[in-house]
Amino acid sequence: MDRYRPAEYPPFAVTVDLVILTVRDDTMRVLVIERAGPPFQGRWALPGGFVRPDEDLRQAATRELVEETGLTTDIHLEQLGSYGAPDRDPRMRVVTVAYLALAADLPSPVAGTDASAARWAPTADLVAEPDALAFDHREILNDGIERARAKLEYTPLATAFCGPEFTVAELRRIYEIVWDVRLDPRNFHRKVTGAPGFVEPTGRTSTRDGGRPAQLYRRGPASLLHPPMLRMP
Amino acid sequence: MDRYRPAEYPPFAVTVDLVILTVRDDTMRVLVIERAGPPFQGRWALPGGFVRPDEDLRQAATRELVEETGLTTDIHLEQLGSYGAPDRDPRMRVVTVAYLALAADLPSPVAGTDASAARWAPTADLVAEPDALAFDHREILNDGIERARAKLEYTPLATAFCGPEFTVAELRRIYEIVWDVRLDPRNFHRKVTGAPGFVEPTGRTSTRDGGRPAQLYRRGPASLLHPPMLRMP
DNA sequence: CGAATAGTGTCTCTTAGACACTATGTC
DNA sequence: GACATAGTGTCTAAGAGACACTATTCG
Repeated sequence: MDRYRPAEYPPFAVTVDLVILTVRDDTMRVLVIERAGPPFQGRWALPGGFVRPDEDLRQAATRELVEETGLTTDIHLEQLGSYGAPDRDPRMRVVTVAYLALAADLPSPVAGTDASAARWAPTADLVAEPDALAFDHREILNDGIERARAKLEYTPLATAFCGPEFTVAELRRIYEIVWDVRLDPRNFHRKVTGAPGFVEPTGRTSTRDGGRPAQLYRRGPASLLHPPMLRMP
Repeated sequence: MDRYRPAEYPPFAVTVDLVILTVRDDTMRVLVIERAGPPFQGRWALPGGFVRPDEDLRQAATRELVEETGLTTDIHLEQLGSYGAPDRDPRMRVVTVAYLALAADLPSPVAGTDASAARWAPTADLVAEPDALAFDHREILNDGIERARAKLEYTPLATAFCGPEFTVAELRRIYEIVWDVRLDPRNFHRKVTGAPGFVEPTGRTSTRDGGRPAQLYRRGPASLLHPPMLRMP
């Protein structure tokens, strides 16, 4: 049997869905959009849409990301996985390619979201409530959260949740919120500044929190963390 | 804009492709099939095929895996990623969901491969020759190899390359071949037997190599390795 | 016996984690 | 001055890597 027989392949719809995570108000949050029509009318869903005929998958994800957040820079985007259960959309056969995006707390409250209601929902709320999200989006969200948690261990991706300049304490808060643990500020500081290429000092200082001003850092050139940060003791 | 408008979604074909890795003759190998017709006639390609209308993605991958190898047990299978460049298939728009399988050296020389020529090709050969594989399969293969290498570090997946019972030396050879490094047999032994849940002694011994008989082990219950094996010193 | 492979013990160096201490700002 | 946060030093325990040594088979 030929693997590709153009005349008789079963047609699918292909979409991209986005798990856009950020940390705001000491909470990990995800961008969700209220569904305007059935199915799952009124339920929250991950932003997404069809892949266009001339688009690569990543292009489609990037386009949706820009449409939903209005931002294009400093947003980490990676493929998360594909979901294609035959009944995941009651109307037709849809395979969705999920992407994971990590963003700094966005100043504008979700610009350009073509008329739909959108909000940064705490991930804990959506995960705790099995029917909070439409389709299989709870499963996708769970996978995205787990991916993000894992990647903080061995990559410098925590910086993707921060602005262009940040203090060590702000970076530590990211870890503490995403992992839901407490980290020793002193050991964390030693480790972050000691890991080659993780962060680079800018020379400037910040005094956001009332104590001694903290050095400001920007993300370094490393793409892997050696040694990794550990969440399990 | 409604995200799903059934009447006017762009139709895609969706396939699964398999990166089936094994270790045979001290070489990491991948199962490839010779393409019978155009495009890329005569070229090697990863095994794969269409997702059927009523099938989940993983089901489709499992079905293809059984069709190609004849085996169904003791084969690790995980989703690798999706590939959907608009021109990746010259005939039509195809999105493929790649799966990675890790198998022990199979005794039968690729059973049930519906008439196509199939072989276990050394991965090094295929990676070195940019045009050895059809479509974007070289990229998929590269991603699969990198995934396998990474997973050996922090999971007990190396055992997936072994039979149901194996010696510590055999397990070490897996690491050495997949990572292309030399490992100290004594430190490796201490580490493997010390990591909780990695391997369990069966009580039996083996004398395959002419020296002192080695203890036989089977894979343990752990799904994560703590502490991980390290390939970078 | 020697050759070959299996497995253990010991030493050193690095690092995680705990935590005392100093530094520099605001009130 | 008190207080808060930033940052450094020091100790201990655990693990990685190097490598000497013992154990058990085959020929």
